[in-house]
Amino acid sequence: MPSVPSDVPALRAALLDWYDVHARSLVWRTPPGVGTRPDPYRVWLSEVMLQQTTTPHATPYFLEFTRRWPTVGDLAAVEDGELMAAWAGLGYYARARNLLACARAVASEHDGVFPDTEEGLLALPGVGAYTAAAVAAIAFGRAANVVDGNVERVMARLFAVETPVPAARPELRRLAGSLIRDERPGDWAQALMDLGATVCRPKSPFCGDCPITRWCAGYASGQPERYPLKTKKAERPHRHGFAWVLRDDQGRVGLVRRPDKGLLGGMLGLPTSDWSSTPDAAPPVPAGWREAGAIEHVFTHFSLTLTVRTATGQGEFIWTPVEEALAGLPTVFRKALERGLA
DNA sequence: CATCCGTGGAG
DNA sequence: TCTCCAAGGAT
Repeated sequence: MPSVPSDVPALRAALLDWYDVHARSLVWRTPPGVGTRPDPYRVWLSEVMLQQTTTPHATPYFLEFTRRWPTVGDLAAVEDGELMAAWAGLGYYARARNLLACARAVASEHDGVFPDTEEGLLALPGVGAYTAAAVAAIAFGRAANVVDGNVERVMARLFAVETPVPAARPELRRLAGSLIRDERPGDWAQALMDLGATVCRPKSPFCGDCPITRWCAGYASGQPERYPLKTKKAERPHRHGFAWVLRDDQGRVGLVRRPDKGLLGGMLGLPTSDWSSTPDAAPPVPAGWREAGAIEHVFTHFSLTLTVRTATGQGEFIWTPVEEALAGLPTVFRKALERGLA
């Protein structure tokens, strides 16, 4: 069982000093050390967008969202379909539904003011342990234990944890908690995450640039990149199905609203067959359907071949201008629609 | 604790 | 081409 170094204050000072110089400049961030705290709305929005999402991918969405909806009250007033279309392409669409539910809860049940405690934040839709701690620390200066994938990796290396993830998660959380102090909680959390993102990277870490190697058991072992150990993950199955691109004579395409639960929940989509290896499937309406090729797409837990068929016709669909559809569809349907138009 | 839930970039 | 995986949450 790894033990915490006796001079935690020196370790903390070394990392915070490093952060003062090397903090990444991100659009939702305020500079380190400054007394002024960032707007909780912007912190929350950025944290939700960054869940399992890279900084470059989330950045343009954050800029667009804050431009269109500068306050949580503005966001709460948005219509569901408009919000889902704005989120299109960012993935994990349950986040968008929860984002709206959360904004509406804050607006109606908290007078438009975010709760300033972890407990209060945790009760909000789409806010889990990580996001609650991050908002509490960064926006409200609470000494919360902010543990994301970066922090887990840094702790696994710092303490040379031999237990593989996910089993090691409770221990990694405990180790991270042992380094928490009342001083600069938001900067501490972001310093750990910046270190993990830019220096203590998953592959080929830059230990030569790291401010805390003198305390790092992984560095001392000579193989820091070995941590965190991982259990092998199951392989991804392959599925295939059909997507139908039905157009009218006004440049519109027939779409459907997907159910809130499940894959791509709440998003607009093309009419499709089910995706369980159907040899063939009946189209949504009779028409002169033509083959338009196929597209490949990879989801988190399966890959998909979607055969595209096109026709002109009518029916009970959400008829949407093609340009609007291309902008508001999840990527798999955008690719299928582009195939159908080609 | 396991599974489900997207996407795109890096190596 | 292929594997990994990024500021996770809900069930």
